[in-house]
Amino acid sequence: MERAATELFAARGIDGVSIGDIAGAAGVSQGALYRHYPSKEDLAWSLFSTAYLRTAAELDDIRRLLPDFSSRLGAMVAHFCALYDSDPALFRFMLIAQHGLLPRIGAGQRTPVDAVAETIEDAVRDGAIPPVEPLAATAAIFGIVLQTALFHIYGRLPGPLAARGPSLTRAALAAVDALGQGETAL
Amino acid sequence: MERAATELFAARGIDGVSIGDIAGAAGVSQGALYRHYPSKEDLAWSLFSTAYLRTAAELDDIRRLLPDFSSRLGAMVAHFCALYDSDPALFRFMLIAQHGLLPRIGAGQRTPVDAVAETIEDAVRDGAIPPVEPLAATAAIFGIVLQTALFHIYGRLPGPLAARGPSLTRAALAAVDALGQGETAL
Amino acid sequence: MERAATELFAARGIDGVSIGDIAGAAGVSQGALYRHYPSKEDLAWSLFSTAYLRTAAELDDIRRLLPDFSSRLGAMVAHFCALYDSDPALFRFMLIAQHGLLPRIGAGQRTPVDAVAETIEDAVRDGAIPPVEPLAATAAIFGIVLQTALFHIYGRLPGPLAARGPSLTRAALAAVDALGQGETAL
Amino acid sequence: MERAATELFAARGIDGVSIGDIAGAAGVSQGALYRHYPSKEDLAWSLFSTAYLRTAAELDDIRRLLPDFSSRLGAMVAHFCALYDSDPALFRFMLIAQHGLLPRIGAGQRTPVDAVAETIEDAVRDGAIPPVEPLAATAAIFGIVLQTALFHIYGRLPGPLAARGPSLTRAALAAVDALGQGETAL
DNA sequence: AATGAATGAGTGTTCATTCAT
DNA sequence: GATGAATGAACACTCATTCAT
Repeated sequence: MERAATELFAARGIDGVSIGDIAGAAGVSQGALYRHYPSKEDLAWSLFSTAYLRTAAELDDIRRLLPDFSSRLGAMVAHFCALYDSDPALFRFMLIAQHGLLPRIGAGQRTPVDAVAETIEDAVRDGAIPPVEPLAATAAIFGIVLQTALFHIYGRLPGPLAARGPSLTRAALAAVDALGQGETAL
Repeated sequence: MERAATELFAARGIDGVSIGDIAGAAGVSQGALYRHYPSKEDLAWSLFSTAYLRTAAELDDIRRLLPDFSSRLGAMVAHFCALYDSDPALFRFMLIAQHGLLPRIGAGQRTPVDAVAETIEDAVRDGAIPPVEPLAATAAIFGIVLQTALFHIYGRLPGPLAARGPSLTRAALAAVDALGQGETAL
Repeated sequence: MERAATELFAARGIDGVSIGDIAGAAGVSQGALYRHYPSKEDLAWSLFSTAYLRTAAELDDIRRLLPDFSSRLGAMVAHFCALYDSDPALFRFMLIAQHGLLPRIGAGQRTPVDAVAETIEDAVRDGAIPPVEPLAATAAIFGIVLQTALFHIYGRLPGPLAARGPSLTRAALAAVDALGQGETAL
Repeated sequence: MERAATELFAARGIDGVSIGDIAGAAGVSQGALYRHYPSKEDLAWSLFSTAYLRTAAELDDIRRLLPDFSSRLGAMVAHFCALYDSDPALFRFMLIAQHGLLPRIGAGQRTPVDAVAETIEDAVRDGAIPPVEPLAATAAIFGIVLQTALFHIYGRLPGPLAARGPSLTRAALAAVDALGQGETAL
């Protein structure tokens, strides 16, 4: 059921999918869906927030377990690539759903953005990278990875994303470094 | 009317806005909308494709008018920043609408992606940057710029985006370079 | 279970209460309700007709046991007051449910209306009251008592209804008498 | 449309009637109903409160225009009889709907109960009737009239209700008087 | 050209009822 | 006997679209 919903949402957007579509694809009745989720909106929110918050926790694990910035960044980028390769539908759903659902993430919740931004702060503090606005660097990192995934979704880039992990990591490192170069100049 | 539609679409998504909402915000009757656009979908498509194709033409202009890669890239990044600053609603609408409407762009149409990708190809051919998969580099560039805009939309980054133009350009250059470093290693 | 159903029906009307509400309030499963009543409608009907027919029997008892009209009427009014005071929810349920369920009372069934109407006929025959249309007098008696109960339900009248028994009896007697005065004039 | 809704509500209760039923009976589409009333509940409430508040105003007119208690009471009773005879469906709807909708009447709104209760207060003040709890007397008056109407609805009383106006007025007067006799005894 | 009332298909949701466990 | 998951037929309501005026 969650699988059917994720794939339909990824393909046609949340509003483009009816409860009947999901029920049909999952092979259950419409009413049965309401035993598990009190509304369609709750279903979408549950799918989104579960994956979003789990990803945040996994990035935090990486930050906790690995010692230096470049290994952390490499592991984080590789993690996103693996997520994409293992479940492109979920990944696409996340990219689509964020526009409507991100604002609903509570202020106190820990997000992937927090995990990466704090990893940047660590690196600046340790001198691994020049001083940089953490969220600006975070945006660059996310942008490089997610836009590459998006190009893959649209068929503009071939092959598994994991194969691109090392080069994406290098690009992210270089971008963050370059952002820092500018900031020092100030 | 186009203004009202753009802002509502940007705020609530295409499916989250009814014809009545747009008519009300534009101060016209619902029926009047159908004199200009045969359907809601056509209205959204018209707004999207107009801006999308115009942006492609503007990027092509930059490529035609400027001689070398780094000035071209700087102008392109600055152009996106200016687009965002001058009309954040339209920018947000583009980011949202692409998931549903991009596939409708005909194969023969010229897109911003084409313009940037060919600018990359030029640079590789001229030796300005190491050999790199053009679409991979394009993804990195778009990612850095668009994700930064997205962070700005969500209130995570302050100030006009134009002020970030130079640093985004540096980051994009560095990222593209780094992608190339990897590719040479192959 | 009957208790839970009665109170919910009284508070929100039969259609305003779901089987799930009743099951939840009674602390049993929904399915368990169907072991006792074949349908929600049967449950409501059972609650209603049981109380309705029992009241008819009790009024018949009063008529059988007491000798004269004024003592019978006093006892009947007092009986309604006691019913109300002892179980306002059931009383309210009866008032609400009659609109939908009264027509289902079979023609042969003995109702509270029959009991009071025949008491009126007795009184006319005995000369205790002037000739009067029995059902018109019955309507007046029921109206005085039930509307007073309704005002109590809506919080417009304080105190136990039983305290009002004597005055309601006097009012009912006077009303019946007055109806008869008119009829004689014919 | 209002006619169709009133008659269906009177016959089957508000919850027993679907929007489709009303639309079908009125010969319009379901959607068209929503141009006039924002919800089914609003439709029912509008029908109820309009008639309820108009009746209150008409009773207030009677109180204002007629000088003494017995003429006022006679006119009020006759007014109810005329209402019933002219539109039994509306009358029945009012009797049914009050259980769910009366609590929604705002505390500041003027109701038929207010009009009658103040007429009673006038009469007590003028010495036209013995001292009596105004709302208790009001309950008796409403009960006599409304229950008679109800018996008529159920087919237990024949003829137009207007023909019963004088006898109902006598009964109401006598009941109020009798209630007062009791109160003096206190 | 513009209006706004009307349409009717479609949506999310509820709920009485059934039935395998 | 009791449970609670599942069903499927409603239901209230929305909305893109049409069209007479």
